[in-house]
Amino acid sequence: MNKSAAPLSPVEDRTLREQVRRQVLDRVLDGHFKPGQKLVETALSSQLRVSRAPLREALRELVDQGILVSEPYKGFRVRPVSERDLTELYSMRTALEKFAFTLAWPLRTADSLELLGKRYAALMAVHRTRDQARAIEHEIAFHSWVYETTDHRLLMAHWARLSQLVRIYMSLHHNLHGSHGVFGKMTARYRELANGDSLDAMLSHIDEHMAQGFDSVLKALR
Amino acid sequence: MNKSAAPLSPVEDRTLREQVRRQVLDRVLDGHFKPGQKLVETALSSQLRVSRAPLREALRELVDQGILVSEPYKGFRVRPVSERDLTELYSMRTALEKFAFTLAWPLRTADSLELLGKRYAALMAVHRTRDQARAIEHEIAFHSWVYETTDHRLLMAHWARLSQLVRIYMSLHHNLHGSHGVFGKMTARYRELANGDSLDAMLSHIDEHMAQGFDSVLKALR
DNA sequence: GTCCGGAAAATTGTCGACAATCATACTATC
DNA sequence: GATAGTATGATTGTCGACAATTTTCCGGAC
Repeated sequence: MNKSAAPLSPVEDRTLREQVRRQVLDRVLDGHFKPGQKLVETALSSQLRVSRAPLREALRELVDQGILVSEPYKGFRVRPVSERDLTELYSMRTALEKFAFTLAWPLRTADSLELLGKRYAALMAVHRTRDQARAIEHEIAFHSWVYETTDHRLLMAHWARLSQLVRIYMSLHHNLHGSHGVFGKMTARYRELANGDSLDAMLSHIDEHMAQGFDSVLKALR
Repeated sequence: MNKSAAPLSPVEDRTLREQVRRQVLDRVLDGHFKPGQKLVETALSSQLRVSRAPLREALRELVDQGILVSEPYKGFRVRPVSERDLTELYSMRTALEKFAFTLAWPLRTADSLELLGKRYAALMAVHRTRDQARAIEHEIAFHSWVYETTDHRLLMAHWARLSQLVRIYMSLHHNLHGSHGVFGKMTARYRELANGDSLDAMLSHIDEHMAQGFDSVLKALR
């Protein structure tokens, strides 16, 4: 990720498989396909006007990304949610994000911190509009900043996986419980500390930050 | 993972796709398919006596597991290796394994530590036989112990991904450079500390342990 | 009423053929 | 000689049909 977000769009979705993958993923993330729900190939393929070959490849990609699960001769289902999975997700997030900050700490520049500021502003702006779907995207983008700053492709790949799950639980939270609560203070502090001098303070804030996020989603889940 | 490794074999490889996946993966891990090498679908499908549909699904799974890479209309290639990727792999390994030990520390039992001892013994035994392929498997199994001990499925899933890459680089190391060097002392210390009382000592040993492993592979790579 | 087969329907797994795209070799032009 | 354009072959992407397996439904025994 460079300063200019999209210098020359890489021409995505050249194949049906990629288009299908995107559409199914969106349906899962926005809660239209609910956790545990069965996805029947013939039904999907006729809805999408696509044969089963690219559809199956797309679904299999989503399986490996943790969005779906599959069993031989049983088909695909949206990954079910559970308290345990949520717990694991947030403990993993905490560990990875602390690691990311440790790496990113000496790599912060005025430019990159400005980018974080912009994402923070955008997040706050969209929060006020009550558009929860976009708010989730901005929340993810805000937290993605530190991973991008590390310039660590493998770490970013693992975060990409995790962030999909985060999206699922957040949209679940939104669909069940409505608003996101008063995250404003926490997020402001997160940004402050990211601009500051104390890595230790940042790391312990992440513990708090994640714990609060976890609590919020957990309550909605019950 | 329970104490008995295979109580009632889960009947794997029921589909052609899974068999194909396994075979291609083995060929990559043992170095028969080399990094960067193109995998032509028609050739593979005729060799394996399988149509392209299950073959492509299997290959796509391997893409999402980081073993292969693919581009639309360009096909599949074995993921190329690079110094940068190796660096990232070991920094990631270090972070994840330290996290795993932090979680696993209070969960260690006499039984589980005995299991670690057994894996250590097996690793040392196979090392003496000079059977490098098996040695790699035992090395992975030895390090998997801490992840299994955490009982953290998401963490285990991420380790499963990482460990595939570790396998690739280790087999590369083996094919290029022969033996694995004098890892004996380091591994013995690793096991000692895992049995001990100081988590901090364990964590800082992991830093050393990984640094040495990284150096060893890096030298072979050049 | 419940539980146990067993056919019928629905669904997933696999195949072979065709379409779209890319790679290569060759020619024409400057 | 270098470069652009073009035809040709090789390779990937997609489709529709068939085989293998699972799920559903129904009748019968107890």
